[in-house]
Amino acid sequence: MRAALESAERPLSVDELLEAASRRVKGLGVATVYRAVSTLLAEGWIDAVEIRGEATRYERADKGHHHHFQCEKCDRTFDLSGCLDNVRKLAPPRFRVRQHSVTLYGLCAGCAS
Amino acid sequence: MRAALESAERPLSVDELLEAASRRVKGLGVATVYRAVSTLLAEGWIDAVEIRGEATRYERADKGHHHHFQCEKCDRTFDLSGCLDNVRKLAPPRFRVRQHSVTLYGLCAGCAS
DNA sequence: GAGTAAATGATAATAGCGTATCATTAGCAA
DNA sequence: TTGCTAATGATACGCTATTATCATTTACTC
Repeated sequence: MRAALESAERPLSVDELLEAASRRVKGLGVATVYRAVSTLLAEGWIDAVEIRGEATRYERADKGHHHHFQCEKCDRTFDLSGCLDNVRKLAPPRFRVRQHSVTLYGLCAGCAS
Repeated sequence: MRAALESAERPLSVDELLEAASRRVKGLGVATVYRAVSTLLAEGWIDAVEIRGEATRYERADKGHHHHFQCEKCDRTFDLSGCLDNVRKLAPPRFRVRQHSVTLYGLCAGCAS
C-alpha cells in the first residue's frame, strides 16, 4: 500500500489505490484499502486531496505546498508545482484566510494530444 | 425563487434557497426548489458553485468571473472579486487548461470578530 | 362552476462514497 | 499440529444529495 502511494506520481483515489496495490497483492478488498488509508492519514504519512465532485484522492504528505490539475477526460488528478503568492489578497478586508485551494481543469498531456 | 437568488449577495445552497423562498411563499417543498434550480440552470440564469465537501450552491450567472470564500465557522459561501492573472501558468507544458477554481477558506468578517 | 392540464409537495427511491459487521484466514508462539 | 489473536475481505449498512413517483392542488379556459 505504501509502495503504491510512494511510486505513484499523482494522488490516488481509493479505487486507483486498490487497483495499484492489487497488482502486488492478490485478492485485496476495499475495506483493507480504507483501513490502510485511515491509518496513514492518522500517521500523517499521507494527505487527503479533495476535489469538487470527485472521490477523495490521497498522496504522500511530504510534498511541499502545491495544487492540483484535474483532467476532464481521463479523470485523473495531477500535481502542480508551486503556488501563487498573492492568493490571500483576493479576500475582502476583515476576512481571515486560513487556507486556500487552486485547481485547474482541462486536459492532461496524454489526453490533449 | 428568482427574487431570493436575485437579492442574495452570496451563493445559496438548496437548503438556504428553500428557507429564503419560504419566507415569501408558504409551504414550499424541496422538490420545487430542485425543479426551479434545474430550470434556471438550463436557462443559464444561474450557475452552480461547487466546493469540496459542500452542497452545491447557486448564484446569478451574470456576475463576471470570480471565485469564492468558504467560511469554516458559519458554513456560508461568499464571492470574491477578481482573479489571479497567472493561474494558468501553474500547469505543466502540454496540459490544456480549460477552467480553474480558486477557493479560500477561513473565517468571514462576521465570524472573525 | 366544470373540466383539463400543468405545477406542487410529501416522500420513496436512487447513487456515490465511506463505515461497521462478522465469519474466515493468516501469522505465530508453544 | 494446536491454540489464540489480529488482520482481511465480502458485504450489509448508513449518510447525504438528488431524482422519481404520484396523489393533490392550482391555474386557466370555456
